[in-house]
Amino acid sequence: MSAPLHRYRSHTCAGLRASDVGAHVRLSGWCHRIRDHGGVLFIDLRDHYGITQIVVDPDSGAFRAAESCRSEWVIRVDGKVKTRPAGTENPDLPTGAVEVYITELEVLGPAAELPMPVFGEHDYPEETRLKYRFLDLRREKLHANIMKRGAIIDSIRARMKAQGFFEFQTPILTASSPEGARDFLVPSRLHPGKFYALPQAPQQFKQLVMMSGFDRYFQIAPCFRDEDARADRSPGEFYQLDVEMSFVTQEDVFQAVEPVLRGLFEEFAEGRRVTPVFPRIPYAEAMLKYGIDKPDLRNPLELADVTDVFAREDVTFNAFKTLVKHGGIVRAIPAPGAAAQPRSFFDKLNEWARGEGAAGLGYVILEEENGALVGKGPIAKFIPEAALAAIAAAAKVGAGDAVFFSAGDKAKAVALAGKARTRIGGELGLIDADQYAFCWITDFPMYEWDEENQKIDFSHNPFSMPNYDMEKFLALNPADADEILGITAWQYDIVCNGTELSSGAIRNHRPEIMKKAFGLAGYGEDVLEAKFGGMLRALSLGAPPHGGIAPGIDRIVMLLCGEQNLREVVLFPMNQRAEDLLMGAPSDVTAKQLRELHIRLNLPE
RNA sequence: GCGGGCGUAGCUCAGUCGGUUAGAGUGCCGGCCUGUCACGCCGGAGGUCGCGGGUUCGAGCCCCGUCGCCCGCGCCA
Repeated sequence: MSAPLHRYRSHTCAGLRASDVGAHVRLSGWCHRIRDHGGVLFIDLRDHYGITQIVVDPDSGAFRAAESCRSEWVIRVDGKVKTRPAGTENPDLPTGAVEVYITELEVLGPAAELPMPVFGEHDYPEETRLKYRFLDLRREKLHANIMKRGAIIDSIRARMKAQGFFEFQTPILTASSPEGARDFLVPSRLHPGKFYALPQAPQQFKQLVMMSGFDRYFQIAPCFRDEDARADRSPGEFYQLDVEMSFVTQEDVFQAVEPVLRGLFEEFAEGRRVTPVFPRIPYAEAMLKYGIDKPDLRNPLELADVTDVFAREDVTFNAFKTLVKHGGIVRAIPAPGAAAQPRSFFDKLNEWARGEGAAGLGYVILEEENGALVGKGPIAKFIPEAALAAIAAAAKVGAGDAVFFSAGDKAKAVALAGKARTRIGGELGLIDADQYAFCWITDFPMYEWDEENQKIDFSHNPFSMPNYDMEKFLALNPADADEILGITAWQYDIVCNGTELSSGAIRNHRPEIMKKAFGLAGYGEDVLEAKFGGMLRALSLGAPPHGGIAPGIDRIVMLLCGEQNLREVVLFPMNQRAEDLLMGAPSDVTAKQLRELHIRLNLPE
């Protein structure tokens, strides 16, 4: 006689094979699907690992119990493994060669009528899915995504450690910081009227780790930002692979991080191609060629500036000429092969551009007539042959192609051109979905013009080191606005398939340069001292040159799972309005709790 | 805060030009069925058409307002 069975199971629901035939086994799991034929009844029993078919017939003592089972009841069964009758094997199941004839059935956890079935692939409303997240998580795809997430994080940890990085934990309750996103605040009981903030990122802490003499830091770090959600931006909280290194140049950071991401993506890409060497594209070039600082390089189209062409004497298209005369620009978007497209193709794009707030999207269709390149379309008559040739050369198009134009003030025309590039590439089927196309975007501007406050401000991270001669930097006067706005920083992004995966920088580790950098953005030393006193002290007492980066874990998992929404790769996500429908957060608290925190509510009417 | 889409049975949806008792599939309940794996067949229950107001002889449908969810803009060093 064999040893007594475990209270709940001898095998998982994925464990049984033909070699187990004859064994007496015990399984526990959920009733995935029940098929009652009156005389014989089948239950697909499911657990985390898989599905096993349970069979019961009227001769079995378990028959009556099995008849009463319903979807998603949790049961334990005892029975004997048998080979399935010839012709009834299920090749779709790893356990499909066998089935378990049960003699006993115990209901461990009955289930009421389900608001959402677990069986099947159907889509259900977000609200239902979030409120009953535990049901959704039992379903195959979400369950697999979450497991994949875990495997990805394991792989990241292993890869980082293999590169000599150490994992650290930094505080969750910290100080509010003046710049950046809105903070989540936590009231202090011991200090009436004062607040902790949840970290938007462990930015200052990881720099302090470097100044504390540790050399290579990483952390799977929770980050908290009280900003509104997007499909690819969770409300409230998300995770970053936070990285920082000492005694490094930008090149060293690239050499450390690029292999980790490439290896990670190759491991989980399931056959899709991964960029072998990430191209490096300066910000200014990205804006010119792609109209955006996070280009999707799966799209082969490249924009071109044709402002000069429309300024020419022989070009008489006054709509554009007027814009150019007033400082506007014109960008060309090539549309290879589009001459063969029906009129509706061009009308639809024009319509779309109007929806984007533009006046429209001009275009010229290029054809060959008697060996010469001629333009067709509404505005072609304003563009003589020589000018057309200049446009064709710039946009790298020829007969059989078309070229679209985005015109207007620089920022808007560039942005529209970038969106049009994405749209046209998609419409023409030019985007190869079977790859992960990475690039580095480098040389971001250090400062930008703040229209709202009519002043110079940091365009990204105020802790980045300017890429500029330091003597000259220290000598800059805030009045040198043009010069200052032209300064780039040692600041870089990693972009994959048009998604910004991470942002990083070589840090400003020199207090006098830090003071100057803040001064140029209009912040006095008193502000710097008050808000970043700890940092400043550390910088003043022997700070190593250092830099790092912070790829977004959720977005990486999203890309690797092929999902369009972060909620598909997060265990317990919040909805668009930052509510947790399962746990009921945010919630009211008691008057006693508020009293202890010295807080009186002042609610909007 | 703003714009768009959606809201009809537990769930997914249909519902014509404003016209009789608001339908289908699925799930649920009951019956039948000994080889299914989306089992099949028969029957049944199940509805504040998101909510409020208006127009009309008559509103799921038209108008106004409002609420909720999603997507986007703003925001996101």
